[in-house]
Amino acid sequence: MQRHSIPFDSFSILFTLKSCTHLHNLPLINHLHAHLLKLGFNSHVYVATSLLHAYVVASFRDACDLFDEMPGRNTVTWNTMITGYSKSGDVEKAWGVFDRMPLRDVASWSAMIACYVNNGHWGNGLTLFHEMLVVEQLKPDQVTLGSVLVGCAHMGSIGLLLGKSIHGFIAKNGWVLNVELGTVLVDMYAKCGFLKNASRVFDMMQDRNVKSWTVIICGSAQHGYGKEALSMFEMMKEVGVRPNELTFTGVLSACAQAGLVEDGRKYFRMIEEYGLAPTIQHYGCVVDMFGKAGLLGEAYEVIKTMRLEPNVFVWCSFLSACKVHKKFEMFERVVDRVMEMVKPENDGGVYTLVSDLYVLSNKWDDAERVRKLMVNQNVRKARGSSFIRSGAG
DNA sequence: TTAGGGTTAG
Repeated sequence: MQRHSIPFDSFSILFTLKSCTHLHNLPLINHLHAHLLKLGFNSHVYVATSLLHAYVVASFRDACDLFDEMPGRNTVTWNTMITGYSKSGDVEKAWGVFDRMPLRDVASWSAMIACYVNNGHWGNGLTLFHEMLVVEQLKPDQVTLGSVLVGCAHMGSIGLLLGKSIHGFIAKNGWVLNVELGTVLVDMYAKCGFLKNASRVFDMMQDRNVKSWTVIICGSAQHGYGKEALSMFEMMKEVGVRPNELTFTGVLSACAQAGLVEDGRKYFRMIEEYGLAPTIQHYGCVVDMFGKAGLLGEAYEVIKTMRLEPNVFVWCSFLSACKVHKKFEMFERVVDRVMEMVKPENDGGVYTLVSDLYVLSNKWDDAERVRKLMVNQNVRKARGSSFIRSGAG
């Protein structure tokens, strides 16, 4: 790619642009944009692409307008737009950009793979990676492999197989396990159930940030190592890493899993001590923790007083606890409210739970009524999927 | 060697 020197006078503007990009400071970007126009540097592709990137982060609609008006574009410009569409969740438009750009480099492929993976199209991401290697014969770098590993983490045994070979490739080539690559590798092993490998990689990492600690805490909690998850959390604080909302989700699910109610209370209070607001996931974990421990009264108190509207997951935790601990009075106290909020598309097993609870409390008519609702819903779902299969009529 | 592509959620 031909390199052009940057107009000297635009250096300070570019520097300011870079520092305000991550602040999402749109008024300042607009101001710098006007300044660049006045100086006539907007036609310089390097400068214009820097501006485009700032808009992609702060306001994607403005980025699209700028992209349409740009007199010159290069591979970096096109790659920036792939990321823009990716972040706004528009996979098709991102593909459109990838498909029609004149030249693609490793970053273009990485951006498109990341777009698939970060929007839940994991299989497409892995297929594109395969095409990049086999058809294009391109050598991936750390960024590419990072995105591929995110896809692997969600693809079960196939993902694990590819993930392991990527790990082997990284080791064989003597690549440094930087914080991003290390984190996704730990997460991949943890999600695929290989917690020992996850811990081994985590121990090898030279730099760890809050995301690295969070994946190992969540992984430990998920696989039944609640106490270990909590000691990891304490270690994380000791080395001066600040937890975020997701870290607390891992910590609270560890408490729920291991039945550590007193720790759970303490860590729930700690969320606000760190200047964070409890999320619906935090409330869900606490309800689950009290429910599993048989403290249904406390679980109900949390639901009654929580600052957010309880969702279907929160209610499912509560109903499961009612079922396990045979607290049918509690169940009857809440059931009408639960049934009111359940919509067919977010049932999440609520109907089954409610029907079971009616059977267990000898309310056969009610159980039958809910069972009918469930059957009707399944019929609707089946009709919906056959409609899609038949090509929408 | 400058502007772009990467990490955590029940």
